[in-house]
Amino acid sequence: MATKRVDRAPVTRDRIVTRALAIVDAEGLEALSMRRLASDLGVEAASLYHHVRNKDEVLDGIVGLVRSELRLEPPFPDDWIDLLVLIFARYYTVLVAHPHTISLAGRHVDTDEADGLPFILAQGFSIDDAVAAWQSVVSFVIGYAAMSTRQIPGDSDYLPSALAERMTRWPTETVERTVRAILEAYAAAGSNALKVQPSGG
Amino acid sequence: MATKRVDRAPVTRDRIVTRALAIVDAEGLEALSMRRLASDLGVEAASLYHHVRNKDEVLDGIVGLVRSELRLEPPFPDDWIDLLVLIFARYYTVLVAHPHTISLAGRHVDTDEADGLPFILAQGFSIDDAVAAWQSVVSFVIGYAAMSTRQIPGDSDYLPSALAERMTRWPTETVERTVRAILEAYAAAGSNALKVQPSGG
DNA sequence: GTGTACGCCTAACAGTGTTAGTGTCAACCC
DNA sequence: GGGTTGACACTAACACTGTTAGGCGTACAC
Repeated sequence: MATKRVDRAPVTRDRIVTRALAIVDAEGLEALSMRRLASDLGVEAASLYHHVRNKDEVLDGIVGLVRSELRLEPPFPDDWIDLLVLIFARYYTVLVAHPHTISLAGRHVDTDEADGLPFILAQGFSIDDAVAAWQSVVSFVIGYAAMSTRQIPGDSDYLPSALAERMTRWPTETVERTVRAILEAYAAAGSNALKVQPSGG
Repeated sequence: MATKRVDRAPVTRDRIVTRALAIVDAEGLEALSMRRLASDLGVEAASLYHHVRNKDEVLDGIVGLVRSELRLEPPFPDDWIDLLVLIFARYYTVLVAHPHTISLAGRHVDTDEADGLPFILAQGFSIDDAVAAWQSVVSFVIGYAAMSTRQIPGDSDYLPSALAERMTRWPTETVERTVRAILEAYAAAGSNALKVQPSGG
C-alpha cells in the first residue's frame, strides 16, 4: 500500500522545517498543522514523526531558520553604538520579514544575543547597566516588531486623522533612533557614575 | 434531565470572564478551553454560548478585565515625564501580575493608550516625534514584560555566572530608567529641532 | 392552568496532536 | 539471485479542541 518513494523528493527534517516556515509566512501560525504540513510534502501526518519528535521541534526549527538570516556582512562601523544600532535594525528587518514567527521569539535563549552582552560590557559599562541596557534594547526591538506587524482593527476613529495615519506606520528609523537613545542614556549614566558619586541629593 | 439551576450561581458573562482569567493566571493560556471553563462553572460547554458569542469574546473579556486594573489614584506628579514613567511602570506591574495574558495585549487598540498620545503632543512634540516616542515606549514595556515573564530554559551556561544571574532578573527599575531615557531623548531632539536646523552637518 | 421564553442539556461535526501496529520498498550480505 | 534487515510511510484510533442544532425542563407571566 505504501506509495513509491521515487515519486517525490525524500522527506527530511530540513524539508519539513523549510516547508513549515513557508506555510507560516504565507498563512500564519494557525494554518500550520501536522496534517497540512504533511499534505504539502505529499505524505501523511504520522510520517512526519519519523523525522521530528513533535510539533514543538518543528517550531524550534522555524526559529532556527529565521535566526540564520541574521548574519551581517562586513564592513562594520567603528563606533560601538553605530554597530549595535545596525545589528538591531537588521534584527527588526528579519522579524518583520517573518511576522508570524515573532510570537515564537524567545523559545530558547538566543546564543547570538548572549554574545552581544559581553561585548557591551567591554565598552566600560557596569554589569548592572550592561544587563539593563541589553534587556531594554532587546525588549524594545521585539516589542516594536510585534506591534508593527499586528494589524490592529481600526478602532482609532477618535484620534485626529493626522495622528491615526501615522500610528499605522512603524518606520525602521524609529528603531534606530530609540535603540541609540537607550544605549546613549545608559552609557552616559555609567560615565557619570565614574565621575560623581550619586548618593542622594 | 436539566439540573436545577438553584444548585449553583447563575452563569453570566461576568462570571465566565472572571473564571477564565483565573484559569489563565493559574495554568496558562493553553489550559483555557471552553469545556474546561464550563466545567469550572458547573455547566456544559455549549451553555457558554448563550452568554458569549465565541472563545474570542472570552479572550477580549480577559483583556478588558486586566486593563481595568490600570487605574491610578492621585496625586499625580507635576512633571509630565515623571507622570508617564509612573503610568508605564504601573502598566508593567499589571502585565507581570497576569503573565499569560501578555500575548493577548494588542487584540484591540487601547483606548487608554490613545488618550496618552494627544497628551504627549501637548508637551510640544512634533507629530512624528510624538508618535515615534509613544510607539517606542509602549513597545518597550510590552516587550520587556513579555521577556521578563518567559521562563527561558537555562541554556546560558556559557555566560559568566555574575552575568547569567543578573540576566534572570528583570527589575522594575529598568522599566523606569528606560522609559525615561526614551522620552527625554525624543524631547531633546524636538527642542533641538526648534533651535538649530539639522540639515546635515 | 396554560403559554412562553430562557437556560442548560445531549449529540454531533470537523478539526487538532500524537501513538500503535502494519505493511512495503530498497539496500545489504552471502 | 535469495534472504534478511531496517527505514519509511501507511491506516486506524485516541483524546482532545471550538462550535452548532435541536430538545427538554424549569420558572415566570397572565
